[in-house]
Amino acid sequence: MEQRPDIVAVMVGVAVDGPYSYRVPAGMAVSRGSIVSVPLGPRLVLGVVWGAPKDMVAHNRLRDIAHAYDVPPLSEELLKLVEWVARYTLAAPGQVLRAVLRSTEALDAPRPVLAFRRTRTEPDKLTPARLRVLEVLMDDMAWPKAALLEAAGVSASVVEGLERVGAIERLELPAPPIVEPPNPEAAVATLSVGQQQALEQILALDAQQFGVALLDGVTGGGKTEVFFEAVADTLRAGRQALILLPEIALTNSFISRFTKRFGTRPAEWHSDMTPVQRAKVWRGVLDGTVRAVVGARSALFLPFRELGMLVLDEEHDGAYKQADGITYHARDMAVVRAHLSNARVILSSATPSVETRNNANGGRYAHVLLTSRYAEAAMPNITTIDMRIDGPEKGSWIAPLLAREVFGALDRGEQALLFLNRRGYAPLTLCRSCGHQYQCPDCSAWMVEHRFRGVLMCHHCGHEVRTPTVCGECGAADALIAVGPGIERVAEEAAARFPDARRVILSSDMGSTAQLKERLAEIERGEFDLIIGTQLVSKGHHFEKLTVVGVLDADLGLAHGDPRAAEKTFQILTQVAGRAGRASRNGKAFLQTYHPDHAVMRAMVSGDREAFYAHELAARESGGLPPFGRLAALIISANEHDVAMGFAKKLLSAAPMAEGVRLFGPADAPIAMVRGRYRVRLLAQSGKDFDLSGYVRFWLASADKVSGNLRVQVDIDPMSFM
DNA sequence: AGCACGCCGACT
DNA sequence: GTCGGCGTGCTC
Repeated sequence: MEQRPDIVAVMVGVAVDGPYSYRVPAGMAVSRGSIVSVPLGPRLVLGVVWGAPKDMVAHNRLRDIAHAYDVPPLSEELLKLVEWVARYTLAAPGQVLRAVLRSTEALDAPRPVLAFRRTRTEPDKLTPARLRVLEVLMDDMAWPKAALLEAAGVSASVVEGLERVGAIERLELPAPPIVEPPNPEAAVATLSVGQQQALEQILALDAQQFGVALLDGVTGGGKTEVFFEAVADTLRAGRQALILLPEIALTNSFISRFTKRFGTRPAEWHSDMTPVQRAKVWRGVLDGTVRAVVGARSALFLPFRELGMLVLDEEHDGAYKQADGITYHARDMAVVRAHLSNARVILSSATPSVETRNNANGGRYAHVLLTSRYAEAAMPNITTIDMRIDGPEKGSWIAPLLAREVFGALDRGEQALLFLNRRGYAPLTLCRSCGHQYQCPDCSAWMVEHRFRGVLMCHHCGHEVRTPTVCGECGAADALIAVGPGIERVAEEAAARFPDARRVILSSDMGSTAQLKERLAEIERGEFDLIIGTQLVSKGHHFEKLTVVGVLDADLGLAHGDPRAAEKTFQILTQVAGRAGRASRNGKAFLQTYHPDHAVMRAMVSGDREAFYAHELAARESGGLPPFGRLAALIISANEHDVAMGFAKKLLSAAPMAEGVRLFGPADAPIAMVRGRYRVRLLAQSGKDFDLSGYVRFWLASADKVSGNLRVQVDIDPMSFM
């Protein structure tokens, strides 16, 4: 009797609603989690066997699974994570799956290494080159071909000749692992009393259970040593560890610290890697040969099968929010993954996010305070400069008091930093004659002058024009003026005021990653006296001689009507100010502000960060904002403003009624047009215990279908309102 | 995500 | 008259 072929549901790596059904051909064995390739329309796509088919599909439409890869199946927890992220972010599960199945190279058997070994046969003819090869092979070991050629100093033909006469034989060695396993005992750190106490609090979390610790302590206070020991504990327990960094490209020093601690380089995962490196790491993570990964947020979707520890360094950092493709926050998804894996999480920061602080306050996360005897010395003395009274003269951006302090530092042979978080020379160019303002043709944003490169540039779409010499509107010559400062303009003023200082300007658009790394290293070596930089200089670098920091526009982050504006400003000001006064010198930081009475500025000056968190948490609670409520943003975009606005209004009127849900909008987004598309926003706010994702999904399903060039993007937990 | 199908503008 | 633009819809 003929047996009915097995039918399974396969999640394909394509943005479709759910899994499709496929036949399992005779002789093929698959189970939930198996990675397969299936025919979809005219081509083959990667997919994962999801389980039993849910719906009935007409038999004549079913197709066979084309190929089942010979790799371990994805773990149950990873499949659950894909479903969870899809449900939460409103992305198609297949689209989330694509974040897991990033390359096909990783799925084919790793290429064995061709090697050679001596035989007992002696060659009848011995040349000097042949002799060198045989000498290398005297140890009777199998030598990989490349290493053999190198050691003997011969070309491939010599080796091939020896093989032909039977003096050596070829064999295939298994591909070597991408990295050696980290050794938790390689260089166990000697911890300070405070660090030891912090570690003990973290290790009090059950190693086989879900648990989260907030590791809270000043930058440079020794958090890294603590979480390395926690990672070692996880490795000893035979489980894998993942350390996420917000921006891995510039963090050489972290890799070398890991290497020192664990005796070998960690496997890395970030966008700068070659596809082959990526494939090896992916494969190693899946088959368990890779035990620890240091990576960017996308490493969260690596196919760990024994994940026991996730560390998020600088957990408050905005880089953890992904906005292209699927919109997710790596911190929140890390906690979800850890929950599914019964793993521990360490969230590490000197300025924890308000969400995380709230979880720690409520006891859901262990609050591990790392106090050190350096802690007091680590934060500089902070002063505000009231721009309304003591601001700089017209046409200048550095206040007199700040200039005096910079001189002081230079005189003492110390370093000073001028910080402005704005790239380019000037944010606005206008014509004095006719009032014309240079705007991006495709975005509702000003063109930012980059004098160094001689262009006006839109920071939203990258559009560039050569800096004009006559007004494009009225034709007036010598009438264009630059309005407001960017970092290049500050550098110009610094050059005029501090001509004898060795100056360096640092901004993300001022060179390749390698060049920027080199600049940072030069600063660390003390080769510059005056650093003029954007956000780039605020992260993770130790400038020992730096004692004076000037923030030229401390209010910059407060400008937008953004629920996280105060928090983000507090975090960046703390980070930048913290650059001053390491290594027991008396550091000073100056904040140029128009709002010296703002809660953020007051907390900075008093050094009372608890006051800031208390104030911010109270404000969020009274507004029903995260973490006391939920937000979801709907961004409706179209080629014409009226189309986007019209659809948004229809969408709003079609919104289902639900207890406790408040809707706002539609309103033009702060940057109303980007890349020629008009953007209109709707905002949904709900209580904390309400399934806002589910509500928005139901809402969109019951509303009119989007057609034409209309697009609706959903951003759950939006971080900014841009 | 691709890829084909289909309906309107400017070319050999 | 056709080539080709990209909007629309489908893929087990």
